[in-house]
Formats: sequence, structure tokens, C-alpha cells
Amino acid sequence: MRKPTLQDVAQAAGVSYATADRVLNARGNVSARAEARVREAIDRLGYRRDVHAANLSRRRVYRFRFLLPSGDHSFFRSLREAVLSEKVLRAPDRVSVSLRDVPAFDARALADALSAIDPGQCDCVAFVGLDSAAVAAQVARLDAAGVRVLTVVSDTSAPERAAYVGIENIGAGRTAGRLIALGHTGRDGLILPLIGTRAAKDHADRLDGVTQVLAGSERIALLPLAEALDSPALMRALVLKALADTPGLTGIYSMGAGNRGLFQAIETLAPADRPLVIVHELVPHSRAALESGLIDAVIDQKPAEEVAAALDIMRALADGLPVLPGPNITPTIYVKDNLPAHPAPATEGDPESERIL
Amino acid sequence: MRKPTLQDVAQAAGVSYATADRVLNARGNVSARAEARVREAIDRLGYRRDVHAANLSRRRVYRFRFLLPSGDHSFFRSLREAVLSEKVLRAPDRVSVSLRDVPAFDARALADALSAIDPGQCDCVAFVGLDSAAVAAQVARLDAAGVRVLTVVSDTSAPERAAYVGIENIGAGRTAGRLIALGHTGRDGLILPLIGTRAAKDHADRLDGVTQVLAGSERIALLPLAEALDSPALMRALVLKALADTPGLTGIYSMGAGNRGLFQAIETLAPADRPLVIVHELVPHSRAALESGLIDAVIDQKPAEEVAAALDIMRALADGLPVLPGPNITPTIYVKDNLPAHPAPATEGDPESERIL
DNA sequence: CAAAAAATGATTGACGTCTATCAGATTCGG
DNA sequence: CCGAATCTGATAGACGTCAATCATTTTTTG
Repeated sequence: MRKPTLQDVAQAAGVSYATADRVLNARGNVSARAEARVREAIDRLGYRRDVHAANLSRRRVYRFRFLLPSGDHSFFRSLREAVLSEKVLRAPDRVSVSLRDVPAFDARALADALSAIDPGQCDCVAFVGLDSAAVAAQVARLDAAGVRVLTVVSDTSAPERAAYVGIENIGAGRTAGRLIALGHTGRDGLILPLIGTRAAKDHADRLDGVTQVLAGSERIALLPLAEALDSPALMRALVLKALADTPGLTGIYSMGAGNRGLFQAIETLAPADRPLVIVHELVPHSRAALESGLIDAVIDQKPAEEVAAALDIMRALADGLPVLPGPNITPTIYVKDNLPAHPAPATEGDPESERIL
Repeated sequence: MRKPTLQDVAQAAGVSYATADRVLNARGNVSARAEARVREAIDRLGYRRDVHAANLSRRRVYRFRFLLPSGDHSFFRSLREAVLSEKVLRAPDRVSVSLRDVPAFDARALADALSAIDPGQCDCVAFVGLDSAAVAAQVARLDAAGVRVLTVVSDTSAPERAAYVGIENIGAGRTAGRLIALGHTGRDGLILPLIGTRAAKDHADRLDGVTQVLAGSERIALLPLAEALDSPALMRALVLKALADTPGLTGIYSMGAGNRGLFQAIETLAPADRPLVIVHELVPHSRAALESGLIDAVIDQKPAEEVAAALDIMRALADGLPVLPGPNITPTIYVKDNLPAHPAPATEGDPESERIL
């Protein structure tokens, strides 16, 4: 049995191809009777439009845009790399991806970048969520203009955003807490919680999570929260101070960035004395720290998967398919022994593979 | 700038469309000079064939087949479910997936199933690797006949298999070892290693891995290996016996299946007394055990991702693209707090989504 | 009941590629 | 240099859909 075509549907419904097409593409000027017969035939034959033929015919290109925080944060860098690699990967599928940098954590700049988007030139935008009235207004404008909007990594509360792709940070914090508890089986613990800033929702959620889990253990206590503002220097100083001031320190959980400073501080200790250390995001520095045994675990949100998932959703949104909005990436735990193979350095224009097909 | 078409290439090369086509599709009867000019034009314009238009024109359907172990093992069940869900997902992309059951761990039956494959009816087969001369012979036959072959979950040594998609089991065992070590920070340990069968390569590799890591710790010792043959009943008996015989038991690592028996045995203990427990594969039982706090971690190979990755590779193989063979799925660690949302029960023929588009 | 409006059918030329055919041109061996 | 072999160009009809046009039929309405 061949897959039915629209021609088959028309025939089965006893109407012309033109009428079937009018129904399928909602072009109007169709009697209720004819429409019903066509719909019935579609159901009966199990007709599904051939998306590739359709896109070919209408010369359709999916125009997707990412607005990503600029700056030298390794995590954002890996996000950007993931976008660029998906860009070339999906080009054959008529997906055109563009990437714009916006200043990090700057709601004003983000709103400006959103306002610069021409609805005629873009089908779908993804950005790292921030909450502000200006951002919310732009999300509403774009949605009304037919541009679907979604958030990645961090959500926004604008009700028009069609989806969020990212991890659930309370769960991520709980996961860290669970590992800390595991590392304190049968012994007492004193944990230093390091955060980037309380103001960032994702950081705050992680703190909530770890607190929830450790509250369940009477033998583990949390030291007062230290804010390192994602700065390696500050982080280093804070950790060195804590190590000096707190002899019984058994663990450190860093919820934000700037962990280079943390690693420097830990390096000053004898391996046997060093506390349990958990950080977020697998980036070159944290990977090296894990490989060398300086730290115990990295909780990662797999930016490459996140971008791929975002693009799948953007595609579905552009095609008008229903999309469930919830968080869908689960935080991954990396230890020294389950690290992914080193990613091959981006092979821009590899002459070998160019030639094939 | 529009994407160049083959027509553009022909024009740029100063030849007719027919000649450019002859070069692109290696139809022969082209002078070296003309071929060179066409290739140069392809490079210069950055021409890439429009795969969707091509597949439309040649009415191409990718015919892929999975041979999966039958039986009631939950892990194989989730593999099968993953295949079925990908099957409907990829149907619009001209990918036709078929699924055949073969008796588990039966090289003879596997070879028979492979021999039943008609090269004219199938572009690519994936199966769970087993080593036997008969299997190797069939792999060679299929490869020679133009059917690309790949292994999932467990590899085979047949040199013609084009790729392996699965985790690296030594690494998985090491990962478990690392978690066990983490759970024994500052205390001594005695660990019971449970295996399905020594004969299974993946199980044996996990044992190697955990042994490697724990050898590095003087405070943790491994009890003699117990073989549970993936049987819940046997598993239960073995664990109960070990618990009775070994007062100092602090951990259990189960490398195979049949963990239902393990959970039953653990349930008899007071929560405070129970050892650290790590098992493989996130299936309903292990998930429940994790959620209820009966066990500490599950190491999973993400069957859904594995199947998706396998299909991507099958597609690439069918299109003649180069594919790197190595293992590419990293084992994932699940604790109570980073479990994925419950998968929606397979929505076969959801009337809502049928209608869209 | 006639004129206007609405619905329908028939058809056409894209989209980019594949496959096939056929006539004409070029090259080659003897 | 002639016939044969090889190469080249031109063209046409698919694949399944889109978008548009135009003529015809049916229905509505005043």
C-alpha cells in the first residue's frame, strides 16, 4: 500500500483535487458538505501531508533566531557552539538559524534585541529568560505578530512564551544535595554553599533544592550562604577564607559560575584533606578538575541537547503542532568516569565530507 | 542569495544539466575534463544536493530494521517501546522502521533472523550484538549485499559492522565504583558484586570497571562475585544469604537484571541499616525503588536516546555519509531527584494531533 | 426567475531532483 | 578518414504539493 496522496483523498471524497486542497489549506469557499467529505476521507485513508514536498513547493525556509548572552562565561560559550553546530547540521532540512549576542543579565538590552526582530523575517525566537516588564511586552508583541517565542536555560513569566527548554533547577539542587548526603553516609558534615547571586532565579532554585534535601539529614549542616557573583577572584577568596575559618568543612557546593577560583583554592589542600566538591556545568575547567580528581561531581544541563530540543520544538511550533511547555531536560551527573568523549573541534568546511553526496 | 541548484552548477561549469547530473550521480560517460569542471563548480558554489527533493523524486523510503531480544526483561521492553515511538515519529521523514523479536542471548536464532533478511527489502539492520561465527558470517553477507549493519547496547566483533551505539560498559562500571567510593568517604566498606552472567560481555566489562576503581581504595573490599543469572528469585536468595552471612556489608552493586529480587531482599531491612545500593537500567521497578529511597542510584543507558542515535546513524549510513563507529552514549546516573518526568503512555492514533496539518 | 454570489472542477507552472531517451557532436582505433 | 565508441545536450515526465487562474455549475436572494 502506497502512502495516500491528496489526489487519493480527493478521489475518495468524490471531489476535485482543487477542493481537497482548499480544505486542507483552509482557503475558504468550500461548502460544509464538501469539507465534511474531505475530512472524512482524510481520516479514513490516514492521509498525512508530505511535509517535504510541501516545503519544496512553497520554497519554505524555517527562520529561527537565538538571542544568547555574550561574554566569556564558558557555559554560554558552549551554548553558542551548540547553536552553531546545529545550524550546519540542520541546513539541509531548510532550517536557517541565526544567532545574536545580547549582554548577559541585562533585561533592557534583551528587550531591545527582541524589539529589533522583524516578524516578517523570523518564525521563532529563543532566548535565555529574564523577567522584566519590557521583555514581557516584547514577548507579547512577537507572539501577536505570529512569531513564536520560547525560553531556554532560564524561563520567563511572560504567558505568551510557547515553551521552556531547560532543566528544573530545584531538582538540580536536590540532586546535588543527594550526592552530598551520599558522600556523608555515616559521618557528620558541614557544607559551604556558594551562589552567584541570590537575584538569579536558577541559582536561587538550586539553593532551595539543596536545602530541602539536606534538611532531611540531621548530621549535615549548611554554612551561611556565600555570594561569589560568578567572579573567580571573589570565589577564590571566599573559599580560602571558609577553609581557614572552618576546620570541620566537609563539602562545598557551588551553584553558579566562576569556579576557576574555587579550583585554585582547592588545589592548595592536600588531596586527603579536601572536601567533597560539587559544581555546575561541564566546561573545560570543571572537566579538567573532575579528571584530575580535584572535585567529585559536576551537574550539567547538557547545552547541546538543550539546543537540539529547542530546535525540534521551534520546528514543531512553526508547523503549528501542539507543544507541551514544561521543562524537559533532566540534570545530568558527571563523575570522573562517565564523561563524554571530547567533542571534536568544529570541523568547519571539512573537505572530505563536503564531497559526499 | 538563493541556495544553488544543480542547474546553477551546470551553468557555472558550462555544461548541460544532464552532464552535471551524470557527474553528481556517477552515471558514467563523462569526460575527465567535464567532470573536473563540474566538481569545481560544485565546490565553488557550495552546492549541496537537496536531499528532500531527491528523495521525493526517486520515491525513496529508508527501510530500517531492528532485531531485538524478546522476553519480559523490562530493559528490552523499553528498547522496543523506544523503537515503536521513533517509528511513528520518523514516518513523515520517509523512514520505515520494522521490529523483529529474536530470542534473547541466542546467537543461533540471531543468525537465523539475520539470514532471513532480504537485501532487496532492507537498507540497514540494527541488533543487539552477540559474538558467534554464524552471526559474523551473516553480518559479512549483509554488508556485501549492501545492507549496512550496526549493533546497539552490546557490540559484536564482526569487522563489517558499521557502527556501535551504546555505552562503554567499563566506564559504566567505573561510574558505579566512583559512586560507591563517594558513599564510603571516611569509612570502611564491604561490597557485594552481583552479576547476571560472566559470559555476557557487558556484564563482565562493568565488573572490570568497578574493580578498577575500588582497587584504588584501601578501605573498600569486594566480596566474591555472585551470579544471579538475571533471575529475581535467585537474586533474592543470594542477597538474603549475603546479608545474613556478612554483618559488615555496606554496599551492593548489581550489574545485571532481575533486580526485583534484590529490592525484595532490601525491603526486609530497617531503612537505617540498609547498604548502599546501585543497579543498572531505569525501568519501572528500579524507578520505584529509587523514588521510595530503597536504593541510591541507577545507572542507565537511556534506551530512547540510544534508539534515536541509532536511527540517525542508520540514516547517515543509508545516505552514504561517513560515520564514526565508537560508543557515543554516556551512562547516566539517576538519583531520586533527577528522574525524568514519567513518559506519557504511547498515544497511538491520538485523534487531536491527527487532524493538525 | 433572473442576477448575483458561492462553490467547484480543470488545469497550469512552479519547487529541485531523478531517470530515461534520443539526436548530435567529438574522439578514437584501425 | 571512416565507422564505432564515447561523450554531450536537450528534453520530457515523474515525485507530491502549492498557488493561482478561469470557466462552469450550483446555490442564494431579491
